[in-house]
Amino acid sequence: MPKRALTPELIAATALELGDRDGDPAMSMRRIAAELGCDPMAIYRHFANREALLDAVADLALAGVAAPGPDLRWDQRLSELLTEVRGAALRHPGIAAHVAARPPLGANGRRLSAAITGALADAGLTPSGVVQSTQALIAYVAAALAMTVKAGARDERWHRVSAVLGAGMPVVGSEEQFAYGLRLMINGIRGEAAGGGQGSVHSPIRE
Amino acid sequence: MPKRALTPELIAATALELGDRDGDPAMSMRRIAAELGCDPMAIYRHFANREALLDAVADLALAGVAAPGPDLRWDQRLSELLTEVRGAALRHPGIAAHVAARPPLGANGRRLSAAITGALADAGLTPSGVVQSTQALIAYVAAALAMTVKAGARDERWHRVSAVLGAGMPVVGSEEQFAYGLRLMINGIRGEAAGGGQGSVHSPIRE
DNA sequence: ACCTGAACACCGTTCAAGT
DNA sequence: ACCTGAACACCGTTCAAGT
Repeated sequence: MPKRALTPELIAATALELGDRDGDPAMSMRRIAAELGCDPMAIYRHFANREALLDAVADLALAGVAAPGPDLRWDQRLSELLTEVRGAALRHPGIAAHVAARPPLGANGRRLSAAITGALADAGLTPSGVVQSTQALIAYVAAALAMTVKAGARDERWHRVSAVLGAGMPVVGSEEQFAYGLRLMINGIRGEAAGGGQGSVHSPIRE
Repeated sequence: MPKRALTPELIAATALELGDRDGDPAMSMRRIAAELGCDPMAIYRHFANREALLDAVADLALAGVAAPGPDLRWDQRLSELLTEVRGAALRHPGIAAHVAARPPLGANGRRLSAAITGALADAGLTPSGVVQSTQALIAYVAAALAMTVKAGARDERWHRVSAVLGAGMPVVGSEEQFAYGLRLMINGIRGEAAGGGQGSVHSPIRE
């Protein structure tokens, strides 16, 4: 097989493939290099360090996620988009934890963040509310994703949480659980947009 | 200095101290052993592996957090408790990321989880809602914590997110940002308890 | 000037050898 | 039976030596 010229794109795609196939410990500089048939140091020509490479791989994992069209209501757009982000990350189990752990600064991350802020602006939040809600939603998706990843594989510890909290309940990390929490956030945002202004931390909508 | 007898408690306390002082890469089996003046393998007498040790250390970091008294309203109890959990974790920067990354299965974690479920039960949620909301809240706190930890140190990448999302806004990982997201969740829970039952994902309280 | 790969300074964990 | 520490199989990254 002819050795293709090394590019950032090829390196990231190879790392993603390797992670999908053999799990995230397979995404070491050495093993990625071996898969590419090059010296480990050759990768450092294209990425400053492992962190930078994983940023690119994490962003690549979100490439397939499309922002929902503007014909949907803001809350539907949000829940569809974030559910798809979660799904896309889970389709790449090797990098999912990294997607959850790092800020969405890549091309796809910025594109999807912009879609979130767009939906929130349509919800009628203040500019400050838009930014803060975006960050809160990203935080929630990241955490739910991290939980799902940990609950998967053979790490049964998160399953024990379900046992501790209550029997017969939706399993930690399930899509059901994700949707529930997302609904809480969106309902909270709706309340914020409708009534509550700045200092409503302890003032309920109705007592 | 006389070498104290090795116990799980002493090992965990030493690891926590080491993490506080020199950051989380200092919490390696080898360096903890060096600090204790023992062979690295001696730790494996008391913990199955590094994961198990970090579980204990993460739980220890939450030892000082007290569950708020029952004289407060459920929503105040929640926001006080979760704010204190975040604060306690941040006081131990070495282990904060691990607190965020693992399920609250230690003694303190279970104690605090129970306090959350107690508050949510008082809010009037269904048993299933209590469990799912608990998990969603834990997810949110974990993620906000992880963001704050990453935003600190010299990882300026999360700060760039603020720049991307909008200028002059509360910084990612700030207490302000944390409180805002927490308010969203609590308001969402209030809505869930008051009106919305099972399938209200797309049915707003008011249109 | 560019690239390679040996070497450095680490890891977590296994396991054989010592007491 | 218990404990020690050498050894295994790795890391990410630096840097000197080669072309």
